[in-house]
Amino acid sequence: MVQKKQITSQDVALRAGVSRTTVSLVLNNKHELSQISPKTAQRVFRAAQDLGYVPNAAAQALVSKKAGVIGLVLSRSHHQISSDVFLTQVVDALVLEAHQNQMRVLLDVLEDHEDQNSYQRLIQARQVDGILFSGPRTDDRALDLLAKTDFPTVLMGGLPASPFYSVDVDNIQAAKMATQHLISLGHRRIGCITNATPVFTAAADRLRGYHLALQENHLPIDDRLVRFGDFDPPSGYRAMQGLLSVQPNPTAVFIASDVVAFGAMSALHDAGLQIPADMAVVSLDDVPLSAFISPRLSSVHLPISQLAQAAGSLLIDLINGKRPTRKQIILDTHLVIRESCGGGQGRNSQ
Amino acid sequence: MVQKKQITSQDVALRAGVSRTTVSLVLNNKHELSQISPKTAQRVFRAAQDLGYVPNAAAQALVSKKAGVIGLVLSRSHHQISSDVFLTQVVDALVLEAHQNQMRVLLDVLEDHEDQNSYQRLIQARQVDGILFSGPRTDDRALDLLAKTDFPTVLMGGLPASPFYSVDVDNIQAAKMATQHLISLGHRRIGCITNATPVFTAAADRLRGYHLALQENHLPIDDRLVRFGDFDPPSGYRAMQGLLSVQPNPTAVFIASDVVAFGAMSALHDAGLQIPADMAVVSLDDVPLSAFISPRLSSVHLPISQLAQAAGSLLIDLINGKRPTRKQIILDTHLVIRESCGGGQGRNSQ
DNA sequence: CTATTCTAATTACACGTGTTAGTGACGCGT
DNA sequence: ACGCGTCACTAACACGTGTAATTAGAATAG
Repeated sequence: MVQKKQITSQDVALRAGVSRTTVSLVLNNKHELSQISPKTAQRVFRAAQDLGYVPNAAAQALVSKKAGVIGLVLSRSHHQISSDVFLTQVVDALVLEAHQNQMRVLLDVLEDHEDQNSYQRLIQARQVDGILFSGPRTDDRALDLLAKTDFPTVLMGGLPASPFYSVDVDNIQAAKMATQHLISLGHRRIGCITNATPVFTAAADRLRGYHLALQENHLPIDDRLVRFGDFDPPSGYRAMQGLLSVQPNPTAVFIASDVVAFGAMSALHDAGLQIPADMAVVSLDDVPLSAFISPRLSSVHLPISQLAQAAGSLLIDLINGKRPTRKQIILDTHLVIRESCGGGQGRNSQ
Repeated sequence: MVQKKQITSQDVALRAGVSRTTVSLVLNNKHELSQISPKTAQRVFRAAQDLGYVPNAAAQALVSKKAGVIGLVLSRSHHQISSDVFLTQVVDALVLEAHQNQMRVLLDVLEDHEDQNSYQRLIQARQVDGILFSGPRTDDRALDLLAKTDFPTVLMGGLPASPFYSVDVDNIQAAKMATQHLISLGHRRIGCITNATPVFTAAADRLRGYHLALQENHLPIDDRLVRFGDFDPPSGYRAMQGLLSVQPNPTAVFIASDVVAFGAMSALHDAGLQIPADMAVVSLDDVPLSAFISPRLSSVHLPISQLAQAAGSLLIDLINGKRPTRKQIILDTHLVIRESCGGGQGRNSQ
């Protein structure tokens, strides 16, 4: 652990034959506003270059009160996070956005059992300048406290009537669109498997969208045809088994998440049922893999990269003191029709 | 942006009626070694509690020369990262390990085009105490420089003959195991689709394992039966199309990555071929989803969570100044037999 | 009664940076 | 000669914390 001696701005100053202040001014490009001769500036640049000087992050953060770091907080349980197919895209988009503003991304996971002040620590220790909160739960008490401090915060996956800035899709509309597609194909008895328990806003909204589509088409609502998934394929498998135990079977099903749908499709396969002949399936999320399973999954596309990018951009604006008027950003979704609901030529079931 | 006034240790000291030093000693549990009366300690604890005091991270980092942060650096291109199914599990395991040592995780992505000193900045700015490097490439020059500074570094996915600590599986052995399975099922003409170009160590090793298995069984090596994938399903789709253009077709194929295999299986499906009847498929990685597609994918299981946990633990040891004797940790893999290679009862192809 | 040890704190410095206020030096008009 | 402004830079403080060195007081020993 023979750490190389840290190179300070003092070293650079010495080598350039100027004071430390001058070094700071030049390196932060304040030398044009201030009056520093081009010659001196060049000397400083050279010296810094030669010594490979990199300013100490902690010292900078301490004095400037900016950590230069944005926090990505995932509010998820263990099994939930490991089946999150979107994380990579979120991370990718966010890091890109951060880099463009000379910032870094700090990642934190909020387990169920862990105490809630985990991310409050992050904030109060001034370790991050802002927080991007993914997958907030309605029962998160700590968020209420956070709301009062007006710390730069953006939610991905909105919370209803919350005072936060948020970025999301219209989950109700998206679910309605998917269900409507099944109806227009002639299906009358349509099941639903949620992506999670309704504690999660997105899950409740998607279920609501399913209900609305049925109502608008004057179809009866049968609670036995609604099953609750839990983020991962196994939960979808079980939910579909439950659905198949209801007689008569539905002829189609809306599954509120691709990953859950994978499990459900596996259950259909094991039961010897054909998709879409025996059961049409439409889903929501449109994960990259969905185009590569058989049958190819029809799904409502969620623009996850754009969501993450918008969220990151919004958060950085907040950090820089801007106050965008629009508190909520809602991005569009669209249905991607593939094979799992039957041909576009229209199929008259029943 | 009316930021609440930062609560400093001075405030706590004032409220407890002691000096700032005493506060520091008590809160860092040095008050038993030092001589602080239990009464005073209690007063300090109370005061800190009441004020909701959280020490400033930057100040602590500055003086203690420990950032309390470990860096997870992903060396990947854009399209590669967004099809990385393992990231979630790595993140999950790493964050857990970090939390247990009161540390945080900072995430950085190294794009191809970006300049290499991106993570050198991280180090020299003392923003992280150690680095976990995932997916290092043999042509990364910056790593060579890093090797000389003996900065706490751990590689996930080893680099051959590198001076770094590393955590990995035996890719050669794993690929051999998968291929051997096909051979023992009676297959003689076996194709291979790699997970990536051989610039990546893991890809080269897996290809080598495939070759070794053929050699040991005195099977001929046909270069036309080897195709190169590129991390994502589309590349697998194309590779499989290429493979199917070779006459006679192979009766089985070893695909060096599940995600690539998904694309390849889709190509088989589109070509009207049955798995495993017309083509047996075995893969490597055993992503969680593999058990839920049809046919269920037989795959060599990669213990990714354990890898990440071991890597994190090793890195933290390094940060704490320990020098483990064993430079490389190799974890075991095992073949998970499902449906994609045909029944375990043995199938005599040809 | 004084010298020594022990207790329970505190004073003062260091960490590396950004920034405000200030300081000579110099030209220039009157 | 003198005031005035501009130029080019620097001295000094602030940020909030950890810790080595130090002190004041009390207890104990000789």
